[in-house]
Amino acid sequence: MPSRAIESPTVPDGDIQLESQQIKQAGLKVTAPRVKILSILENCGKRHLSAEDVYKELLSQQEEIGLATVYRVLTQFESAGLVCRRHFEGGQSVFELNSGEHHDHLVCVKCGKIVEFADSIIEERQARIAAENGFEIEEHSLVIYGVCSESGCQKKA
Amino acid sequence: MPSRAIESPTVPDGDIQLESQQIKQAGLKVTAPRVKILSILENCGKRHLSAEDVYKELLSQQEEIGLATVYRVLTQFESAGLVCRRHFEGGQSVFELNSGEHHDHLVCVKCGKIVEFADSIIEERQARIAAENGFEIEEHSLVIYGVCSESGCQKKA
DNA sequence: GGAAAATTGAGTATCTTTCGCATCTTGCTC
DNA sequence: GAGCAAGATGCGAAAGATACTCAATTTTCC
Repeated sequence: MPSRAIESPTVPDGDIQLESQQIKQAGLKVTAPRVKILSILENCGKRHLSAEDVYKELLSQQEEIGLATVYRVLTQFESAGLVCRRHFEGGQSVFELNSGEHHDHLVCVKCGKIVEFADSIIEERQARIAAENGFEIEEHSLVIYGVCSESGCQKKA
Repeated sequence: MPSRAIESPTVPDGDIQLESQQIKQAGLKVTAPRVKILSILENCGKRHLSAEDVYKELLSQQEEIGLATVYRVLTQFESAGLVCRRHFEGGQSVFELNSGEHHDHLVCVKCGKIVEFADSIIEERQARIAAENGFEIEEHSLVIYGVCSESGCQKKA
């Protein structure tokens, strides 16, 4: 069965100790904004957040962290391999914790629901196609846009 | 059909007759900017152009067409099915004439070269994955980023 | 506890794309 | 062809996302 769903890990409550550890291991100084942002990524319940989402969450928690810092920190986390940045259609990028395993996405164009999946057959075909064209793959992005099974989404517009 | 043209003698590329036809069939009024832009998409040599690329090409041809119009026209062409808009990484979207057949892209991260490909196995897997997750596919986007075989690109940075 | 180096916040800048609106064209009619 | 309403254009301004500048603050290391 080459195709399997990847479920979001059920994250435990924020653990400053743990988050500081991860940040340190990533080679970054442990600062309040970084710990806080990582904690939100781990515990807010959603796996895919835009910088704006993170910022709003911070505001709702009375945190005094600027939007510029959110962008900076997310970019640093990306460079450090802690998070992955995705560019779905619709303007802004979304960030998700790096699960370590590559996967692609199914996005509902109605409700925005996101399902992750990995498929070895597709991966293999991609590798072959790249090779046939003399390309050395660096990364790839596969996003399937559609309508999910929610009744509200199925409704014809 | 002696096709003596009454129009001015200064239209270097394209066939105004033909482009006007396409625009009309798309349900749009035939205007100079639209004809000119379609002509550029058809004759400029590159298959993938950003709005900015089109605008620069217009400027180089001494055409007095505003950037806002370029965006508007491209968006209308997209709605009309004449062109497809792609969102590769790196900010701006690129437009290509709608060839009628779906295909995906290989993009060289060094030189920007773009290779199109279609793979029925991948398509089929995507359909299956969407179905397994209760999604009704609307469209999808698969882009493989890598380094092409050009010697300049192969060079390690 | 202190100094050097890194980080932050706030505002500004930039890039891409869209909007508002007065003016000009197109397509259709007579 | 001339007249007209609907639609299109140009330009500047606006918007949305993200990056940069820089002074002030915080972290790390000793």
